[in-house]
Amino acid sequence: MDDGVQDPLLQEENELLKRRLEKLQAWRQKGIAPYALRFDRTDSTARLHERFRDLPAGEDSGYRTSVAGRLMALRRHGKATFADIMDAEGRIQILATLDGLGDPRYEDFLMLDIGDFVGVNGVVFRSKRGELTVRVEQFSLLSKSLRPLPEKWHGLRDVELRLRRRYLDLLVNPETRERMLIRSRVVKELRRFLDERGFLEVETPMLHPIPGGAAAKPFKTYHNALGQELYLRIAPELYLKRCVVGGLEKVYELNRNFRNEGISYKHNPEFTMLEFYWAYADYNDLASFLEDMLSEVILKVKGELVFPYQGRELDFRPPWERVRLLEAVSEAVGTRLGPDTPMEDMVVLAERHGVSVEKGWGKGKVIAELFEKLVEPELWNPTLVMDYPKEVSPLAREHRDNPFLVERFELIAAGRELANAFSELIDPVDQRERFLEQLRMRERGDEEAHRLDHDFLLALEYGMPPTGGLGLGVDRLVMLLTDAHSIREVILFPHLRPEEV
RNA sequence: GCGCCCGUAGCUCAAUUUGGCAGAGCAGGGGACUCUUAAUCCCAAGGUUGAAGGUUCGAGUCCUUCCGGGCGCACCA
Repeated sequence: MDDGVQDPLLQEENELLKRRLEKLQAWRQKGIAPYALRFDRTDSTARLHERFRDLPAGEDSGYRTSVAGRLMALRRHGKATFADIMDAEGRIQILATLDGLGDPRYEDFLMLDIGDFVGVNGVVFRSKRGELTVRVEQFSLLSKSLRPLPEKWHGLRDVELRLRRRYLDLLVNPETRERMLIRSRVVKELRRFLDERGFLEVETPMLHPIPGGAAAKPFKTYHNALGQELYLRIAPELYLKRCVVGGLEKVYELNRNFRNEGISYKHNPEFTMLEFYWAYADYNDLASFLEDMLSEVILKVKGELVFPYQGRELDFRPPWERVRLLEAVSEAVGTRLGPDTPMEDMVVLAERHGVSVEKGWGKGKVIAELFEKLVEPELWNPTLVMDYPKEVSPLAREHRDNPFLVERFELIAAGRELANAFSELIDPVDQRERFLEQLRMRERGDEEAHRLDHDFLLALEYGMPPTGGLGLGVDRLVMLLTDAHSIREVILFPHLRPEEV
């Protein structure tokens, strides 16, 4: 070991690590491979608990099982040792005794550390104290653990450690595991709902030459061979619409979007969106579809539509409340607002409510800002906010009754946006004009204004059927269903700054 | 990006108010113990107090800068 190349693990001072490395060697010296290839299990821990639920205390089942898992606790009593092993579904107690294992093997058993993976064969019984237990007749070390697990009683509390070493968080904090299971079920149920209704899941590019479909700052990257700048997508919208042009009448994509913006309890740089497009439907169809979809998914996942979130009750029972954005904002400011309201009045009103109007903003933008500032945070139970200003919705179709507005709604719950939907703008001439307007906003310095996408316009020019499209923030939905305050709690590996200095 | 708060043993926390020997539980080591389950009992060990600098006879504690995190605001979904 003094020839220059040294195992960095051995360099570490930590006493606990050293001891375990020594044990690793001791296993090898005994001729036991500390990292096994495989193990035949007959049962999971949950299956055993289920099967022997009624076995009385002190009784032997006569059933010989083989289970495997991670050693989570050790209670040594001299010539008998209790231990708990944990698998994906739960834990079970095992009992190793000198009588049962014989002299050298019992000594081996005592060499196990908490954290090691073991496979165990033996008969299932219920202990005098009523704990279902496997009496160890044979065991194998399946994988040696070299580092101590977090504290058995308090678990891992430190938020930074929980996020940086999420595997430990998952191991010792059942709430974390439960959140991730719920997330998985939500995603599965969303897909199932759409699949059952004839929607086709598609995968569109993550690398976009022109980032489009949303107002957001993109991440920039570079393709070496092509010498081309590319952007991580901020939304799949424009590609999904191309699919509809191509005759895929019902499509969806459930995957990541990337936005180069601030990180907060509601924002991660990469987040999961469901977007679907439905030919021949308008935003009214989407609103009832969304009600059906979410109430079914929530019911399947949580078993109820009324549940607590951050100490308050959330009621997702349909029909959800519907308000018109103009009316909600008008009520909030105490003055009837609309396209006829003079801009000067609107500026005064906005400033009075803490919204500073920037150059280039039109009436629609001011109203949208007022909504976000005054109304959105106050909406607790799910509310469909209908009819947004055209100015802030360059991809949505003009409202059938009001040219100042578009046929767009957002679903707001717990004071935040959950979903955004509209009757899609399918008129290529109108779309081109809207893009040009966005371009003028970009030139005035609005970094988040949409960019002109000629290829997308080309697709529209071939003809796109009337279509309704909807985007749903999956992370945010999961936050509500898992009572998570922060988006980081529902993302396995949220973005953190690098640890090393 | 700005403001406030936090960082002590592998983990969970004391000691910071008012500067005066850095302590416990769990985990780990040695010993006792064949139905325990946060096992119990005895013994010993474990620290660059996030990093660097400063004030002071003396700094975990006070000051400055930096790193990381949390919360709030701003931006956004």
